[in-house]
Amino acid sequence: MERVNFRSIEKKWQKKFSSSKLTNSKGKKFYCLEMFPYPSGKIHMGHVRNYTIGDVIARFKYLNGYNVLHPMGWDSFGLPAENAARLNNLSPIDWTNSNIKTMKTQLKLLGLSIDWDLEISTCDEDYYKHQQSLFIDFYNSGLVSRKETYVNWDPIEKTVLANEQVINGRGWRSNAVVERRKLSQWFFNISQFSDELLEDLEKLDGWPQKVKLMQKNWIGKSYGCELNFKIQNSSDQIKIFTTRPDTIFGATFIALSPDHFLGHQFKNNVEFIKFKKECSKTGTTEEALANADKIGFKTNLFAEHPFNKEIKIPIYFANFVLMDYGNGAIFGCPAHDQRDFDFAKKYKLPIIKVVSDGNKEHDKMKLIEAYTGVGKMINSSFLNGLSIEEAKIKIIEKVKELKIGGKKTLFRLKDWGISRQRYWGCPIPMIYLEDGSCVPVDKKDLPIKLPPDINLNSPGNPLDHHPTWKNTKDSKTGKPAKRETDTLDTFVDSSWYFLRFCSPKFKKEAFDNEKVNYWMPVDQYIGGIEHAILHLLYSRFFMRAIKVSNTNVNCSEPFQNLFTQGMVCHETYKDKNGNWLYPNEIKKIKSNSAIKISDNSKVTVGPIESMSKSKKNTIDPEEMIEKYGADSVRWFILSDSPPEKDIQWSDTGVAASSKFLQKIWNLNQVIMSNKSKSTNSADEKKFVEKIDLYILKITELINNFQFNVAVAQFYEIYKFFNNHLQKNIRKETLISNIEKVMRLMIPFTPHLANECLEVLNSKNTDKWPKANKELLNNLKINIVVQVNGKTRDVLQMENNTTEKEITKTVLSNLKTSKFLSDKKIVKTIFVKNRIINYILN
RNA sequence: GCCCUCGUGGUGAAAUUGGUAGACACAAAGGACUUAAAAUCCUUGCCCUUUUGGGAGUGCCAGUUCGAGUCUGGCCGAGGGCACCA
Repeated sequence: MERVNFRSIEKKWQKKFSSSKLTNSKGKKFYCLEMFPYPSGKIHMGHVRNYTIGDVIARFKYLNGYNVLHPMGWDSFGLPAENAARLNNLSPIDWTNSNIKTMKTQLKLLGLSIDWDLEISTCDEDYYKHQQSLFIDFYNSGLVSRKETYVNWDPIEKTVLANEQVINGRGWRSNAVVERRKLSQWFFNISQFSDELLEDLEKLDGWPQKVKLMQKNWIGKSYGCELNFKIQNSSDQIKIFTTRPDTIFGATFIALSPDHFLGHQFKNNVEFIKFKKECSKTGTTEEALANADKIGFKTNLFAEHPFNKEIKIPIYFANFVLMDYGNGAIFGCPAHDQRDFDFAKKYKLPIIKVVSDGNKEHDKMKLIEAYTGVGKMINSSFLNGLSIEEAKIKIIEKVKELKIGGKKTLFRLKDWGISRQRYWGCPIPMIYLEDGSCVPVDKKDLPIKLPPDINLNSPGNPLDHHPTWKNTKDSKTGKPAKRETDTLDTFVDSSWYFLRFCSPKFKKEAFDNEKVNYWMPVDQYIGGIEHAILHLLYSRFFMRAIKVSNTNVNCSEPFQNLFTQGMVCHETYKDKNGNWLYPNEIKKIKSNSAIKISDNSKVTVGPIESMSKSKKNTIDPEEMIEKYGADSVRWFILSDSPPEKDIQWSDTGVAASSKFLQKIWNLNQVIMSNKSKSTNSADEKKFVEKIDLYILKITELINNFQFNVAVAQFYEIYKFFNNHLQKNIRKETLISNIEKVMRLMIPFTPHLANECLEVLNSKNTDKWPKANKELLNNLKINIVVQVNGKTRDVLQMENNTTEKEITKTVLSNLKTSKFLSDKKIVKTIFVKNRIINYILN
């Protein structure tokens, strides 16, 4: 039999795919989008998985009559281009574009149904011009602000570092100790939408619960009480926020953030300056903060207890109080908050219990840690005896009466800092005038282009160092002005690309409203879980921000359905010197031992981890496609593991996939060369019914993203066909049914399926097969027969067989009757078309 | 520390959503074909029984139910998110 040459049929079909679109002009729209890649150089298995899943959905929807939008583009601004440029003495744009070229060719090898006419790249002027325009719209709508904020400052590179660039408190490249430094930065006022972003999560039925929960926690809404403490012998007040106002009588100190305005009073105090310096040494990373020791600075100030003027509360500055949450001030109740407890221990402050767990003995004992559980109030004046919840309500009432505060809702979500001191990003379209004011660039002057001649080798902000770039003129007055030299965070680029895809060539504006209103929201978005919070939240913000200035846009949630796929993993290998080895440098001996090919030395087989360049446990998709064909790679990556879970790459697995696809090809050949047989209509009817069942099942499985189970159905179908080749089934019937099966395979293995369909002379290569549902109503049904809950037999019965008839059969059947004879049936449980259960004593 | 998710053969997993546990695949062992190998195909997979068959069994312990992988409570373990957020 002729073996199929996957490589040659794939080439043939890829040519056709590249010019065909998934357009059904009469169909309902379906926007299928996968997270677009960063053009890092070559595609990796993670891309293969992401885009294969997307392709299955896009093709499946198209075959079912939908009008499908399936675009692809490049998230092409970002730091790696600058680093690569610096290392290889290239320009970032050349490096980026050459990577795009390579990766595009590679993606095409996968046989994806992408409409490349819609391709966009965020580093193109055609793209970032519109981004600058959107920025100006946001600015004019009051959604942009300029604020001072703390950043990770690398004193050698003279630049701001992202949190992930700070390793153990040091700059990742310079190795300098990173400082906390205050810098004026641009912000998108995402916190204006905190409540909306939180509440609308509930409408997102098509999102994984996990992602919604992560966003919810990130937004972090909390209810509490704001209240003012009067400072003794001063007109100043301290406004604090607390979620535990009930513990007010346990307050033994007040702690202020080192950046609190009261600090001005101590600006000449040597000890305070020293303390502040100590605090600024800790970076801004979560890790650094969490591991930091609690330190404080005791002032000579005291606050009055709001409910008992006799009580004087000492005021401290403390490093664990954050300036950008609440008001940068807290009252410390050491007995019922662990941080306050730690602080009180260190500075020997009193610890007063105000919540009792109900055990009188405990009330007298010294605490060894803060008690944060439930209980009744004690030592709390008018609150005594109340529960925590009752006490909270009462205190808030009192605070309102005294006009010193009230109920308050707070969000953890902070505004989105978008300034980056980088070259390879979208320039922020703002200019500084001679009078010191800052205004947006006139829209007709857009795009503000990046200068091609840039020196990336000196530290600091490259655009700022450019000899001429920042010099410009105010278009209104003609007076000289200076450009903003910061560029935008690359998360901005990916916060609206899905809108651009609706009209990627539209010149006038960022997008054509009509097109956006037709295609948006994205019906299925597919990508990695690592973007669960930031990218998705920012995109949700963008959609809302756009609606503020563009009232013609209807959509406010960009992604109707979200699917987050798992990672691709592989074993790791180390040689005898502890160096990582690539899988193709080793030879497996057994499942847990291997040798290095070059010198036969022993290799340590390590744990299975997600593929990463640093651990060298990567498999090159192009090599795999070369060896096994794209369909085999696609087939393998969809088999075995559910798509939301991590998958383990295995050589034997992909080889087996390839063999199976070869068998499918062979099956088609055998059927075509089959000799027609006389029919047995009963056999044939059963055969067709079974195929119809498979059509229904596979359809449902794809709708549920259970691709691994769908793949298993095809293995069964293959066996099923093989078993029926020798039976009395006409050749036409075999052909018409294998044709249906090949149509079912199009989304999974588009090249092979189309090739087979061509051989079968199919006229329906753009339609999903239909199952005859009426036939299925007459199918025989498996009835499980149980005695005392134990399965004793499975009967094949007609649809809707009655309990009486089944019992008759059961009693006449030796296999089951032996369990029932001479015994009294106490009770019978009967579920139609499912089960019958006889209960004996 | 707080929050969430998940524990099923040697492995990846499936299970009509409370109704035949282990579909399908990988790996392993045995066999068929072959002079041989490769390729291909078949069988097996816990315990008792020669077979027919019977029994146990979805991390552990209890509960609800005619019936629990699935529901409830507790424990143990793994993974993830957040984290001086007051």
